[in-house]
Amino acid sequence: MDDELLSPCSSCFPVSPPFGQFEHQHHQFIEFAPARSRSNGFSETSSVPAKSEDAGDLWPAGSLLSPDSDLSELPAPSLPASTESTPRPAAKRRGRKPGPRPEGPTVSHVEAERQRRDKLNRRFCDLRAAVPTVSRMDKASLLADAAAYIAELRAGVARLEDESKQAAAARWDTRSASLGGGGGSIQHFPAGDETLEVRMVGRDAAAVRVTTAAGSALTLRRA
Amino acid sequence: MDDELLSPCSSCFPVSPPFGQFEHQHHQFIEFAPARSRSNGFSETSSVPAKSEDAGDLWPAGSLLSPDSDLSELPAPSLPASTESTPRPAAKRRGRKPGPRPEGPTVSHVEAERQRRDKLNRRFCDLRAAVPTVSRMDKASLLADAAAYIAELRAGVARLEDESKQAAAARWDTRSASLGGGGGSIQHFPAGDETLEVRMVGRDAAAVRVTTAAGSALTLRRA
DNA sequence: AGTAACACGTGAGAC
DNA sequence: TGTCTCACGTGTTAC
Repeated sequence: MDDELLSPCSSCFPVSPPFGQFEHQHHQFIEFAPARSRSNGFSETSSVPAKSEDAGDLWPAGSLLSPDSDLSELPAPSLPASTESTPRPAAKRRGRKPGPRPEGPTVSHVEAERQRRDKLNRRFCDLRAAVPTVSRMDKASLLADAAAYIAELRAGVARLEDESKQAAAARWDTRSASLGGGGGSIQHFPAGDETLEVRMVGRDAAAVRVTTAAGSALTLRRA
Repeated sequence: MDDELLSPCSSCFPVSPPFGQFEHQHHQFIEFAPARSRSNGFSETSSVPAKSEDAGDLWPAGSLLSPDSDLSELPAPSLPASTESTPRPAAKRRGRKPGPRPEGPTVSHVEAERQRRDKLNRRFCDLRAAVPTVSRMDKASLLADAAAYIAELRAGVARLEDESKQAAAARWDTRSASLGGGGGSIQHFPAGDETLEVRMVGRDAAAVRVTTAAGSALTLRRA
């Protein structure tokens, strides 16, 4: 349900249209055809502030996360060449063969390589959607920004969970004088392997901590 | 001071050795020479659990973060070809010229392209060092894992700073609007003219406030 | 003039 | 056997 196989990353990257039957006519149309216009052909990707001072070169990158993009893992949806009707009927090629291999796995190879390139470009697009701040639009800068963003996020997570742990445990730390002031106002209620600690905070508020062997829900009841 | 420009990502990626003067002898030595051995040529990158069930293909990826890797931004450190001593002394090429362009910007182009590839591979290596869990070793999987890891980190940051905000606002400041936030996490237990409010702070701590007309003792019991 | 970035096809290697 | 991934060189386009 969540991963439709249509519109994976439409108009996001070149993704090479089916590309009919001319085999090496030296790609002139198929180049600008996909999205090679190279001039700001994307709508809006995320919160990139459109830093257009130097970012003249950019790849389209328009859509959202493609659904895992693993649908291109299947061998070949439309592989036209398979030892059937040679693409060039003219020139029966009566002389020697064109090379060591007649034309077997060569024409399939370019298609596989094309699919591999498309998959990699989709992954680039996905990563670009995941990184909020991309300095420039080329792939190398995207990789660098992704690595920097990951480092920044990890630092943020470390800082946050550290200060969260400190803030959570600061009420029970005896030497932390900022909270309760005195250290003797904690009341312990040990019950078997569980303990219930209650500390008054202010006049009408109390902090309660229950510690148990296994994780158990904390339910309180007036008595 | 913190970023030396030597040893950027040594033995991390192919990075194509200087590559003397043969221009298109069809790369046979230069291929396995860098690191193309394709069989686990890296030491230890991070905490990858060596999932060797299918990951037979991997790129070296050995070192740590390269210091921004922008040292390869300079035009060309050792560009051997510049209209001086044609690379192939034999075959004086007395006939027609080899093409529309004699040999001007062609030999420089391959070097620029090589540097571009190396820079991109260094960025891949840096990103690979930043992502702790990489399922497989190919580039597409690395990009997917990086995007997934970024999403996971962002979710963790959101959760952490949310509960940090809750823990910080758990002093029951009535006028601070930031306390409510979601507003739904406070549980009220009205009992006549008294109310008991319980808010979870962290995982094993709760803040409790009881409001009553007259001062009454607060006794809690596990249920 | 000239650099930078991209997609393409192709040979090669590892499963 | 075929499939997959990669690096390479080349043509092209936009600054």
